[in-house]
Order: sequence, then C-alpha cells, then structure tokens
Amino acid sequence: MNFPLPPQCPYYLITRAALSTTSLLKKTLSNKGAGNIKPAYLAVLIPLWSQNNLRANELGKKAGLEPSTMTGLLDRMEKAGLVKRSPDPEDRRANRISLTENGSKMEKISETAVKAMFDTAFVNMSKNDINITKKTLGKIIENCKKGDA
Amino acid sequence: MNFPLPPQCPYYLITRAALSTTSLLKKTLSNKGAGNIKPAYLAVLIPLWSQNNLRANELGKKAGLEPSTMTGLLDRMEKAGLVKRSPDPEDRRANRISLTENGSKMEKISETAVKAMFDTAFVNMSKNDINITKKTLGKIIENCKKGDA
DNA sequence: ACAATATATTACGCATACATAATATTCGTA
DNA sequence: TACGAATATTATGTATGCGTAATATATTGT
Repeated sequence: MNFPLPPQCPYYLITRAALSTTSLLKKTLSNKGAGNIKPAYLAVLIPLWSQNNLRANELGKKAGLEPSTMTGLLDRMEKAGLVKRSPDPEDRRANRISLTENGSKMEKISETAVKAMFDTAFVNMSKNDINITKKTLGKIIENCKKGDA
Repeated sequence: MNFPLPPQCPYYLITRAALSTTSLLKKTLSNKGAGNIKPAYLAVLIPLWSQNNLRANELGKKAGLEPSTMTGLLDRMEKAGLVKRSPDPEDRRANRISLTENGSKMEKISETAVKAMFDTAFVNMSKNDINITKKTLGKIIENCKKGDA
C-alpha cells in the first residue's frame, strides 16, 4: 500500500483548497455586509452585472454548471431576493433571469469582498508561482475532462 | 467592475479542479470494480488500511473533516458494508471504526483506481510544475485558515 | 464526592453539485 | 405540415461538507 498522506497528496490539496477558499469567501462576504450572497451565487451574479436578463442556460455555461444545478441555485437566489425569473417571450421553454434592484446594488460590495478574499488567500506568493499553479490547474481540468468522457 | 473570468480566475480554477478530479476518481473507482467506494470514503479507508479500529474522532483528524461530517460519511460506509462501528470499551462516549472483511479486500483495487486517476489527471505535466502547485495550494490552505479564524 | 468543563458522537438543517428522468417547446426534415 | 430530434427547464435523489445544538460520558478542580 502506498497512498500519499494528506499534506503531500495532490488530490487532498486540491479539494481542501477548494473548501478553504470557499469558506473564506463566505466569511469575507458576510464581513463586508453581503451575507445574503453565498459564494456560488457569484457565478450567476457576475455575468448578470455585465449583461442582465440572460437565460438559465447561458448562465450555466458561463458558470460551468449543469442545467440541473442551476435550478436549485436560482431557487435559492430568488428566495434571497437577488434575481427573478420571467418567461422568455422568444422561447416558451426558457426563462430570462434578471437582477432585482437589490441584486444590482450588491455589485460593489461583492467586489470588495472578493478582493479581500484574494488578498488573504494569495498573500505572500510570487506572481510566478501563482501563474504556474493556474496553468497547472487548467491542465488538470482539461485532463480530467478528457479522461471522464 | 472587474471580476476575473472563469478561465483566469484562480478561485474558479481551484473549485473546478476539485470537482473534476473528484468526478474522475469516482469514475476510475467504478471502472476498476470499486463502484461501492465513493471518493470521500478513501479518507476513512486509507488510514484504516494502515491501522484498523480507530475512533471516528481520530479518523476525522486524519481526513481533515469535522466530527459532524464523519457521522454521515460513516453511516454511508456502514450501509455500503465497508466498515462497522463498535462501542469503545475504554471510553463509552466513543466508537471504534473497523474494516469489514469486504472493506479490507478493497485496498488493492482502490490503489489501482487512485493510480489511474493520478495518471490521467497529472499526465503531461512537469514534476516541477506539480511541486510548485502543491506548495502553492498548501500555502493557500494555510492563508485561508489564518484569515478564517 | 460534586460541580464545572471538556470531549465524542449524533441530529438536523443548509449549501453545493451531479445524474437521470420527466415535461414542454422548438426546430429540422421528409 | 407532421414527426422525430434537439433544447430549456424542472423534479427527484444522492454525495459531500459545514455549523449549531443536543446527548452522553469523562475529567478536573475544589
């Protein structure tokens, strides 16, 4: 038997880094006054702040999420009063997702929170190491996609 | 507004890499005949294969999981027939978690599956880039822990 | 020995993401 | 134009992990 121990296991490091950064992001959002915004909501809000009134479908593609994941995510965001669904007049299968007034207002404060998270999580690291890490993670994602098909 | 887009956003890359590697691991386990082992189970099984009969508590520490997370995880593993709980004779608050016969048998096949996942996910990457990535992820985890306290 | 505190586990609810199957609609083609 | 394929969304169930509160037992300090 020869499984790498957690601090040396790349799989452990990747999954734990995901949990740690998400937890920190949740806390910075809360600290900055955006406690109604959960980390996952940003994957929907960020595209909407650029271009309002997109389809769930399009949002899912931008966020890299499955359609079935979008349903629950949008349910929670609607309940939180951040977005609303309206029937798409051009395609009766589809909805248009638009920001509520409150959802629009949360942009600046969210940006502050995300910046704070980045400043904390990536402090004391060289630009070069960060770039190599980003490149490597991108390759891992590609490799998994191929191997998972 | 200035949020980095997914392919350049380090947070996106980290969380997506976690999902991708987990999905691939699930598939390699299934392909190698260990479909009864979910990725998360390995965090419990690997320590038990080295030393049987540990407390939920100790297992949680080795896996980096909260006690409340262990309950459901062990429930599912027990239902899958991989481990069983027995009262700890030295401390009536605690359980001892031990491998079933079937749980013991799954060690080799699991190792094969994990190796296959690593071979797929980390193919075509330099040892150096992998090491820098591991080091960087470790630092990120540390930084988040500090900032989250 | 007893009260206060600490520890091990569980119970419950929330958040996130997936897969599969169902439903409604649109589109492409014969 | 009618029919089969594709598309948009939802419904349902599973997996994973967290936090908080409850329960039972141990330990410690007086």
